[in-house]
Amino acid sequence: MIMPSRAAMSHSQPSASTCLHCDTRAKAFCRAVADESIEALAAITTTVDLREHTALFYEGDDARHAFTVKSGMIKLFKLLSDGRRQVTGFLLPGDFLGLAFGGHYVYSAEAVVASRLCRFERGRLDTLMSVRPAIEKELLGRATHELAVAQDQMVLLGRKNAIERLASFLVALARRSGRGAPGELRLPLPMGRADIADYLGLTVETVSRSFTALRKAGRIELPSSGVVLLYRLDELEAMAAA
Amino acid sequence: MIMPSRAAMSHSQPSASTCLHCDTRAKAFCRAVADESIEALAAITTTVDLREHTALFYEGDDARHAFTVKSGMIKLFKLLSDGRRQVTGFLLPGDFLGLAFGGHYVYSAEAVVASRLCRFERGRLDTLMSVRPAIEKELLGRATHELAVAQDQMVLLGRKNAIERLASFLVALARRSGRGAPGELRLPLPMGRADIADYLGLTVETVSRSFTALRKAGRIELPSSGVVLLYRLDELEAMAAA
DNA sequence: CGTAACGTTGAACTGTCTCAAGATCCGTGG
DNA sequence: CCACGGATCTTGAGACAGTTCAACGTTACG
Repeated sequence: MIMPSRAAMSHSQPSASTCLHCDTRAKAFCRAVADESIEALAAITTTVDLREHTALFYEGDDARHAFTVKSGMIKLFKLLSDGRRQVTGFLLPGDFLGLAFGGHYVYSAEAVVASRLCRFERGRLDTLMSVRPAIEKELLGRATHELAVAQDQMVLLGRKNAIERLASFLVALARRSGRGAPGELRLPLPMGRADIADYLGLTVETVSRSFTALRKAGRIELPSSGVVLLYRLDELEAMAAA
Repeated sequence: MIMPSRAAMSHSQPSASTCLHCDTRAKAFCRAVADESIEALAAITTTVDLREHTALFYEGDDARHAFTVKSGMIKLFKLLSDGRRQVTGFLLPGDFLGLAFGGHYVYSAEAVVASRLCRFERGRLDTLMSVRPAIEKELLGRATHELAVAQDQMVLLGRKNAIERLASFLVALARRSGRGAPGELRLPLPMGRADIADYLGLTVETVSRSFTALRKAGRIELPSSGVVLLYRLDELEAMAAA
């Protein structure tokens, strides 16, 4: 395994109006802050750029910051001491990360593709939250939603077979990517088979075989690496064993 | 499967000082409310008693209430359409439940043993939270902790073998039950094998075989139903593949 | 004391993993 | 632009952990 470097990361201070015209604000927790007070948020925001396959932080690191994904894709994962890995989530623009317990991150975070994030120092964010409880309410709502998603993933990992897992994964991705098209659907699939396998609790070989099975069943096409076409989302949903 | 009855539930209004002298307050979110204002919480609190194996609510029900466990044990679970079941958690006194999305509960909740809970109407709790942001902060902290626990469970379900799963489960129970005794540890284990199996993503047979394996390895004893003795918690932790 | 639910054990089966070999993709340098 | 080499993905064959099916033991309760 290639250990990603933390150095492949660049920081920068934002311009004064960073948050006001940010195009992911509507999707991020930042929407809890009104235009009038958005400067207070911008004041504690730094931008972080991550190259593909580089780490944002590792499980156990001091949790000094929290983040919002602005562009790209971030994967979260945990490792067992012998190297077994579980990917616990793929984050898209608007998603919040930085879950900590006892001052330490409880998972590692790595860029799947080149990504840009907003970074907030925890102490300052806590201070801002005390002044603006709407932020706290927003974060509670997001944590609640994440908890519901986590429970769906437990069902997947505990009770679904390989094809159901892959179908569930593709359907969930399609939903999050926001297209509501009923017919064909072109989805970016930037993560490798190993990441998908570690997310679904399978091996790369089983993931590959399941892709082939879905392809032979006429539900998907893999025209080129990094892309998947979905046909009949309703049929895929049925295969996901909701 | 026996469908538990919702009727086996009794409600009662609290006396004025319900919350002030409640012995689980220190462990529950209620600790975020100071003595001076605890009456406001007591005013919106109702007590619910549940008999063994009866349901508190089902996934999909209108989420009109949230709850705190006062005594007993509650299990949370989700069902697939064909009956496969995943238990997503066992709740002990002090734990909060009532996770909802879009106005509906996202899981079912049933009493493992006779239990008592505090019930809060959601609208009133939301109102109280607006007045007392400390409650919101407390709930955010709890949700965050639950999220960390959920991720550990994903690692368990996605990457651990049967014995590691059972060892992890027993160690986590021991930690939550609070005894820090290093030697022998007597744990109540009130849930049946089927519940444990559905929590660990296994079958009852595999759970039973894993109990036997741990017993033969000298790490546990099963003196009577509903109880487990743990020997060498450190050894069990090693077997849990943290 | 009888009976039904629950738990354990055994034996055969199967879905997924492991190990191994090709095929394909992609960046690099000639 | 093409040839090379490494990484990634796919496919195959055999192994194995956990499931399924079945029998037996144990516990709890009317």
